[in-house]
Amino acid sequence: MHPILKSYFQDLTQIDEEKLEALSPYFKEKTVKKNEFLLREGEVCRFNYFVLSGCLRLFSVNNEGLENTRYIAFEGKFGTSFTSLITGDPSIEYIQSLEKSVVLTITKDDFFYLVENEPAVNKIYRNILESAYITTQKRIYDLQGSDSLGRLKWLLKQQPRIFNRLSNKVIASYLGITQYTLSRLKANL
Amino acid sequence: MHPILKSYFQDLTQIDEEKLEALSPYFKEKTVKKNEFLLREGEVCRFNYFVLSGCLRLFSVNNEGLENTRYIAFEGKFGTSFTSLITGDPSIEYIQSLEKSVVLTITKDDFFYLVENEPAVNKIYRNILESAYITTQKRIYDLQGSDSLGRLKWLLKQQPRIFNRLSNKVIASYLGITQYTLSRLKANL
DNA sequence: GGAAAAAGTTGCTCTATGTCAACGTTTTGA
DNA sequence: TCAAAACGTTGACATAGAGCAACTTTTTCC
Repeated sequence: MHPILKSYFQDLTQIDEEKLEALSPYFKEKTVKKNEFLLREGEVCRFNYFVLSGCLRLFSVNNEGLENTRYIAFEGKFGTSFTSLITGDPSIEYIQSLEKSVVLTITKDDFFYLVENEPAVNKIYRNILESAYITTQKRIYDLQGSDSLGRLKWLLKQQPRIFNRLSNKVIASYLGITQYTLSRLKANL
Repeated sequence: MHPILKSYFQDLTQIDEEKLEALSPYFKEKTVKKNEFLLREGEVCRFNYFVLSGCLRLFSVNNEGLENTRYIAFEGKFGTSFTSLITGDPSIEYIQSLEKSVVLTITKDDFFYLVENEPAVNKIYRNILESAYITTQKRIYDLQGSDSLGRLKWLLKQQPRIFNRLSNKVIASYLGITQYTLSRLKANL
């Protein structure tokens, strides 16, 4: 098993080496070009992705063509459209690689099979969902509770690497503001 | 076991009657007055609540004293501040009963004990987290993706009972707008 | 049942942020 | 390596929605 995924499991569970190696074949390595799409709106999501290097962005495009970025999965994180994966409905969001990335892919069926039958994966999945719950609770209060400048400062403090690695356009779409407003805010920080 | 909670389990799991009855003692019935608080900001959340009748509101208060409502748990739903329950950190949100309500309470320790040791509860918890994931994904895109009128129409369509049972003030705080704006929007629907 | 409090409505004004356009800078890919 | 495209910045202007105040209606609870 790839060492990054192995650490991920070992940090969250007490799984033994043998079982860990048994899980390995379910994950296939895949290299993704910068800006390549792993999922488009309207498609049913069929894979869960674990990022080994690079990063994936989850975003949607609204009626006016504006992008909203919901989540960035950096290396060492799972990232996929769980909503589509869980419901089987067409996705309302896109998954795009923002950098040349290497990911491990596991199919939806394999993933949920392991969730049901392998306690370590059940635990991992629970942890993913719990983390998502915590992050999005904060995000909802943050989106509604502060103005653009407040949100920018919050993000600078919480996730500084976002500013090193992502374009202003993506950051703006993550903050829910236009790139123009972001540019002005940064000029006055 | 209370029939509403029993149905909840039976809809989501294949648990047998005997095990179901064994779970019953973990849940204690509690009556809550209208507007009573079950949790305040800064307190560590110690219970999970299952609503039998009435409804609970999860909300936070920002620096300017404005309320943001994140979730309403109506009858037949679990509702608590999972973030505080999971992390053990003080809650950033309040839990308040919006109507005279009857809830079943289960302690945090009992709940997570059952999540680990009773497959049916593990499944229930997974379902709660998955539902929350799906709801909040939509909510984030909704908050960022449309204007106030769009959000109002969306809510009217998705959750009409909210309009029958909750005050405009609460609805406004759920939509992330002021009561004034909501009042004006409704006048022009 | 009635006084007091809370909630809802509406006019006026103000402000943060969006929109659009122009222009400089950086990145991309043939 | 160089042209084209994408990205970032900034000014001028437009606008959705906030803030506040006055008033009406509804709810609360002695």
